[in-house]
Amino acid sequence: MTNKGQILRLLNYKNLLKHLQSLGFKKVFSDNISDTLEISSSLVRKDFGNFGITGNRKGGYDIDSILSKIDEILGKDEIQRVIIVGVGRIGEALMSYQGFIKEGIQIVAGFDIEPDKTKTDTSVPIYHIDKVSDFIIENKIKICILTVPQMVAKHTVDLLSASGIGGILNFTPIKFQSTSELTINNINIVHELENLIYVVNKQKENQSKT
Amino acid sequence: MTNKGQILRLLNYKNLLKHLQSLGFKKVFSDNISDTLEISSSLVRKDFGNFGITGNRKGGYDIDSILSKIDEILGKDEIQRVIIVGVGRIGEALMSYQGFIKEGIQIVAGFDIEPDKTKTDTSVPIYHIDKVSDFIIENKIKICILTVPQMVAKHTVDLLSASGIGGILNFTPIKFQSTSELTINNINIVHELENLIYVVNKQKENQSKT
DNA sequence: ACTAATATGTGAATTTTGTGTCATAAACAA
DNA sequence: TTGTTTATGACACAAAATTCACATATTAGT
Repeated sequence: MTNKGQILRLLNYKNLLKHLQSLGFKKVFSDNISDTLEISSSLVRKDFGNFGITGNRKGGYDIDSILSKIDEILGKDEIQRVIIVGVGRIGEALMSYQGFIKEGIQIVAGFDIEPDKTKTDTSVPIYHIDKVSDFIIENKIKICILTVPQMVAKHTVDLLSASGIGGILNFTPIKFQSTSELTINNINIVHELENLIYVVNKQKENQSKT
Repeated sequence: MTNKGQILRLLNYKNLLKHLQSLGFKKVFSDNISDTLEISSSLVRKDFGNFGITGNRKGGYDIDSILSKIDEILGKDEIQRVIIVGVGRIGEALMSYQGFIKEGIQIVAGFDIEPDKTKTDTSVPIYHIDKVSDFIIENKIKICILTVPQMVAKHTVDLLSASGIGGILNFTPIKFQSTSELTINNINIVHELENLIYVVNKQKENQSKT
């Protein structure tokens, strides 16, 4: 019933609705949303229907109630504690990224193999990778951001998996498969860029044909 | 004919094939690829077919020729010059990211509004944002990575668009739509993480139901 | 040379995802 | 109250993406 892109769309709805809310709007129509996101209004209504979000015929949808419903769907009642494994440049950048906290996501610790990177006097402590397994178990961590070098990626995933983690957001270039126990979502920045380059070059070719 | 995920799959094929090549393999069968990537072998064959990659019945595909064909498809004959706009933590991390160069992508400059961030004595120079428009035009830059703060995202996209850039890889939380002139691919890290959290929590629920 | 084995290539079938259509409920006006 | 408008919600339809199924080419063994 709920398909792949639906949650990502729901998050887009949320962003837009929060914006409209901040502008003082109280209600919204499916085609207000569909127009700005460039999808069909029936898809918006279908998504809402699938998640049990209802509106009033002629009256549209109440922004406040959609937003609280979305938060409920996403389980925003409790703060999600996330760890970052691999405190290189990208790991470091994500560790201090301000965008997480207002979505109820808290980076609670970083882990790295370099002993001189470990420090516990900062707002987010960085521990040695040896301690990650105990930390996950003791703190019941379910989600991890993986930003280690490619060389140690597989080994690290195995370690995290053995520690019983539930989900990994993987920024390494190695593509990992999910299992029933462990969901791994891969973000390959180089591939995203290569894909963009392909599309842009293709587009240019087609334009010059005209 | 060529569909949305196809190029990203092609890049996955490339990674896998390079790995197999490094292990000394000369040829590969569609189900070798499909097994490791957990897709169907017919999809692999169909992708290959769509891109004009042919194999030998019974004999499989020749790894060397697939790889050179893929590079040809991706236009890897020339180095792609890319700029980064917004040298905050993420921009900085991407600027020194080692993964780009071996895929023929070169980060040629960074741009930021902070005057004390500008420096030209480094391997990749950082200029003031005022100079981005001229730089794009003079150097015929087609692709940009956008890592500015949310507040100035829209304004910056307008600026880049007016300078005639062809593609933006957008890391800001604002979702932008592509036009026929300008392709914008959005990577929303917070959304990716929220999506993962949703899936993992859902999974846990379903497991406890059993 | 003949036969058996096997992996490709491709059209058909299926699944997945998104859109159009329209009856109906709600709101408003007269 | 009655009529008119209008946006939802449900479902049929369409499009896109993926898998199935199998004829065909190619190789290897006897």
